[in-house]
Amino acid sequence: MATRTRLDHQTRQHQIVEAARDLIASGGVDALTIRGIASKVGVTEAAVYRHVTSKEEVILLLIQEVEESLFQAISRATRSDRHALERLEHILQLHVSYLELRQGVSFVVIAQAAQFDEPRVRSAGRRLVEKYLSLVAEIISKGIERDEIDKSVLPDAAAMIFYGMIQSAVTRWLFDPLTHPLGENAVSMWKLFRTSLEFSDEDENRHTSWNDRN
Amino acid sequence: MATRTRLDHQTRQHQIVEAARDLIASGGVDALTIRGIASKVGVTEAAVYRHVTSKEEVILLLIQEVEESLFQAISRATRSDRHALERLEHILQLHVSYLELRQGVSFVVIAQAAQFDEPRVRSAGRRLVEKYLSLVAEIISKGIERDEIDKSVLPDAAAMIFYGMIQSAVTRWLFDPLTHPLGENAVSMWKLFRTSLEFSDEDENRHTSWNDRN
DNA sequence: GCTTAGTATGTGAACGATGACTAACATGTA
DNA sequence: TACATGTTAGTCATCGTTCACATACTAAGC
Repeated sequence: MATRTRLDHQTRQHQIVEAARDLIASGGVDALTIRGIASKVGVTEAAVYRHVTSKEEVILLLIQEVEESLFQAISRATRSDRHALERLEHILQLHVSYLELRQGVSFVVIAQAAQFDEPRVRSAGRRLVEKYLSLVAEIISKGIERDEIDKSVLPDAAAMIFYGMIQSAVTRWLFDPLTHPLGENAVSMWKLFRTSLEFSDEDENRHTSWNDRN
Repeated sequence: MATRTRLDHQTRQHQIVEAARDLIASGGVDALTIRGIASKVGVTEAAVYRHVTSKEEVILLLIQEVEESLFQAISRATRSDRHALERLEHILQLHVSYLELRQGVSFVVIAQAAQFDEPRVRSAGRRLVEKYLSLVAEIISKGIERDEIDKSVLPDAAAMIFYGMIQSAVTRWLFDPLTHPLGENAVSMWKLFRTSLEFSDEDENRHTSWNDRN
């Protein structure tokens, strides 16, 4: 029936994206080739083009897949009604597990998209990052409303620090996974960073140094 | 005389590395080719190989150049005898200026080195990151000794957050420089992060949440 | 129910472009 | 003479992509 061939097509395309992910995971972005995809899927290069129009589309589909699976992975933490700080901590844990499972492909893909010429690839990567930051910032905003987070905290800035913690942990981890375990570094950063989100007794001596000199 | 040709050689090699940097800045890592370097320097591809043994060496020289120029750029901040928090703030400012001047090439190069097969390129990138983190961590350690920074702060974790702030700011900035100015985002993150380095009146309710659940 | 046309999917063999790199040869300067 | 530096003209591999052709399964007409 028509639906079956349709499903087969979807399946093949998914296999292609999966192969693309594996290639990047094991050999970096340079290893992402149509030839490599074809051989990993077990078909000819020409067959790959039956399910995909170009290499660019593979990259776009990969970014899309990364977006879906990442937000799927951390969704358990966002839905909860718990304290904002615990939700952030939970997101961090889930994100770390996701990165370990997928060998940091999301980081690599985003870094690559940021230097692409092609506008569609660029904006797909940009939207992924912005969506993640919005999610984190939203949790922080809610936390401020509920008096769970200090109200002097700027949600957007805090979200960027949160995302940056993951980036620096992944960078080190990609260079040397054994010496720099993703989870442990993320945990120790979080322990420190959460102190700046918690309430402080004296709130006024905070915005002093940088502004005075500019 | 011999010294002159020697100097010419050094100059050419430097021009090559400079061209490599420009190519990456304007077109990403994919734009780094021997052909591109040759045409930018104004010689033939074969001439490039008179001053460089391989493309790999170009990348190694580029990482080396990034390392030297980056630490040169922030050296003014590290030498000072000022308060540790001011030194960190100063490093951030200088690093941001450096990134803007060089169009984020250092970020791109490090991200690329992290996914390379070649062990020499990998370890060159790794050493650059580790050296930077050590420098920041060292300032924090000294700050703790001088009672300028809360003694419960782990210098290594704090250094990673510091580096992560720059990474997240650069990522956004590469995607859309106009909407996400590097300096402004860095400043607002710093304002927030420095509160977790400063002294807090109550020190004991800090290590509670994460440990309890593992 | 059997033929027949069509569509989805695959293959083999190429295409041109571009990549890194090299050998043979030229030139100026110490 | 010898070396540093450059050019011309290539080699060879690999890239993304396409074309002509094959196969199998589905849907429609008799």
